Amino acid sequence: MELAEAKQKFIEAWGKLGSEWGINRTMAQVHALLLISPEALTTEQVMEQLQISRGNANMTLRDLINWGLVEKQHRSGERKEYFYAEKDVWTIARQVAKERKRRELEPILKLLGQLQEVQGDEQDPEYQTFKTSVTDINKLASNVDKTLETMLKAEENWFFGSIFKLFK
Amino acid sequence: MELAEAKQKFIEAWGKLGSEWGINRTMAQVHALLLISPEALTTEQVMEQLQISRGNANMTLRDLINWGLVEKQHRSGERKEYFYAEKDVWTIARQVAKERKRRELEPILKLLGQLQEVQGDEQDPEYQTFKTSVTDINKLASNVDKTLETMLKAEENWFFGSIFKLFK
DNA sequence: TTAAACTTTCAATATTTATTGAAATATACT
DNA sequence: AGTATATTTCAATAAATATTGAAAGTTTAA
Repeated sequence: MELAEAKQKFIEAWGKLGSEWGINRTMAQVHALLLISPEALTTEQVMEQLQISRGNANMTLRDLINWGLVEKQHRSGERKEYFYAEKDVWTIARQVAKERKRRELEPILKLLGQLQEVQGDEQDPEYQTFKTSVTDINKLASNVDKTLETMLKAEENWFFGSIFKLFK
Repeated sequence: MELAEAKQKFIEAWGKLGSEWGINRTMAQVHALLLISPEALTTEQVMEQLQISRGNANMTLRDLINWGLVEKQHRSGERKEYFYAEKDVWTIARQVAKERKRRELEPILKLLGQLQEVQGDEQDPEYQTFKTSVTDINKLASNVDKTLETMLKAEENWFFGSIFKLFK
């Protein structure tokens, strides 16, 4: 397979995967494009390569920066802004995990905690089943949360840090 | 908080969470409803409780069955079909992991393998970066795949099976 | 201070995805 | 074999989501 074709397929697949996991397809594609670019790209280059509008490119790049996956670069003597993607996949994975934990896991944990305090008749099967389900989900979610927390702190920890490097 | 209100909030939150992870909101809501129902429900009951159409209820219930999260029950002397959701959260998590692995992870692994064989000039930075990124992602994805594989086989294994019970 | 270069915003529009509902099909009982 | 009951299908429609593009805003330098 030629490089140009391979790039195209990679960008498409990354976009599809993103959309299956609730991430805007274009955002995933822009990320893919930057990931396989040795140098930082300008908004113009992103627009041209993915055939998207200026507004879309601008918003998508900002989102990627908010996700901590892309950084702005400025070059002396130039007005244009350049965008560069973090290339280390483990760092990317950690970053995504961190954001999704914050945006989604933590709010649901908070709600589950509240729902566990529901009042009702202990003899009522409706009440029993509700409470059991909520409690069980809460336990699982708390475990996931704790595990992620450990993972995210791993980099600061010499022992786990060295273990995770084996995955790279 | 009253049971009725708590149920409502749980169903809404589950739907929202689902949609953030690429799962049809209604499907997640129907799943939530069945999860907190002690008894199996009919299509009619699902339609009424969530205010959705018959067609939608039917398709969504079929999807949930295909995901292995819900089973049809039939009761002797009755024509209607009843739907019951698996209640064990660990089994649910395993089932979701299994399906997403099969539907999404495996296809992308296959593609990544192909993309790694891209032809090009070893001196070309474009080529180098592409190849490095694809190889790294492939490694991470393979590790995730192997880890999931182990997790999914755990139930068949007395030792891990008993460990996982600790999470409940 | 003016103007060119570049970035951001957001209402309008397009695209994608989900839902409806009625007709077609299937099932079981008399 | 007829009929009432239940389920499935899917074209039409609605709703949600993403994208455009042009105007407004910002920055830099002469």
